[in-house]
Amino acid sequence: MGRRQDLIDTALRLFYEHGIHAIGINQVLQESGVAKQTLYNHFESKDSLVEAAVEHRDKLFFQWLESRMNSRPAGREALMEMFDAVHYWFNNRVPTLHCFYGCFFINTCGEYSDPEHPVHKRCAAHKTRVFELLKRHALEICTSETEAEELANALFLLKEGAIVKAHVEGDLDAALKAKAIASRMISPH
Amino acid sequence: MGRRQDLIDTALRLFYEHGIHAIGINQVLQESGVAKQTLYNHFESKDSLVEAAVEHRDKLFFQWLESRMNSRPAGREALMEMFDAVHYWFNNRVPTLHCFYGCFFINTCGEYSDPEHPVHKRCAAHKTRVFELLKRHALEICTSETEAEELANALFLLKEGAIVKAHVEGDLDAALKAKAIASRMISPH
DNA sequence: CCTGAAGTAGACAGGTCGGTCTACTTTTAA
DNA sequence: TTAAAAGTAGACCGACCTGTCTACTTCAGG
Repeated sequence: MGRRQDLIDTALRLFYEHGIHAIGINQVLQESGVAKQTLYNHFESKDSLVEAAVEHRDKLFFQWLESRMNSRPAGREALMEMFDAVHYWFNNRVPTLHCFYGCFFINTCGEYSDPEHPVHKRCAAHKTRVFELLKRHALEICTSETEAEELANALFLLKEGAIVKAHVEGDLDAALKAKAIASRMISPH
Repeated sequence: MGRRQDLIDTALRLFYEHGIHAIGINQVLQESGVAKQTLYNHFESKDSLVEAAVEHRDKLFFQWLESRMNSRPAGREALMEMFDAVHYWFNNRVPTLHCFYGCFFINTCGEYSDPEHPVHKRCAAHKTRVFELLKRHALEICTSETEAEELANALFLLKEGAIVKAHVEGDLDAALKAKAIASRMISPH
């Protein structure tokens, strides 16, 4: 699988569970079984390993979400599927995403608050990407671009809110409640 | 104002901007101008200073939000006022809350993911408190407890989502967009 | 077989971490 | 006035931090 990927996998797992500044390089090395010099052959600093971990999480998460949504008819059903997907995630039924500790990108922005920092920017880019995915499906059931944008935005906020509620308050049904609200918004009759 | 409060104020400011694990005790001491022994006379460890900072933020934030909502008639208007209030916050018009770096409680849970950790519990308690505030006002305009709970939950998710979007993506109008959605939900006709 | 790339193991450097300790000064209150 | 309480300054501890360096091993390709 390659040492580089071993490092990214281990770093991501530890960063996600404990936060980035709480995890030292030495711990990543020990748990991945990789030598220190090898790390610095692949990455020029801890920060660049962090960037790689964020990028990897982006890929993992987006591909997972997109494929779940694509398994349903485009539009309303795919959008509703998103809430079922994150419900699985909250309840640790998605091994790919590890145990649920909230959103890695939100958590990471809490540690890199400067919006100009490359790590923060990558997190923002992830969220924007997810938003565009929602918008694409919203366009299937809306009569105008503006309306689609507003719908996608509403669903996006509900989803983010559910992630926060699930993590901070431990509400494992947060996704289902958000889905019920979303459902009323899409077919309000 | 007392050394203890100086320490809490400085710690909170630094923790909020940079995250908790990124800030050392020595930096808090230097910026507050307090001696190290004084810190350890008032707090038994860094962790207990962290707890005090979270508690202080809870007090600051809740009192601010509650007083803004109470400045409007109970029920619908107070609930809408919440979104105006956080809009001010996002745009750095609330000096009490410092510059906007997202939600301190969400960020902190990203660093203390164990739900049994006292710091995580305090963050959860804050969110629950805010939810109860919303529910109190929702009861004014709902015909049943269940309906009020659902409305409060929907508004809560929109608010949390807006905080995340404002911080991660730098969307300074997130609160106004959330307000527009909320407005349609409360009077859907 | 040999060479060179990639990896390992671990010492090392300079700095910071949380936390303790001592010695001195300031403040407060009886 | 005086004695206790509270605060200051800073040395010190062992642990850990990121990052560099050296010396040794593994292994694939020509």
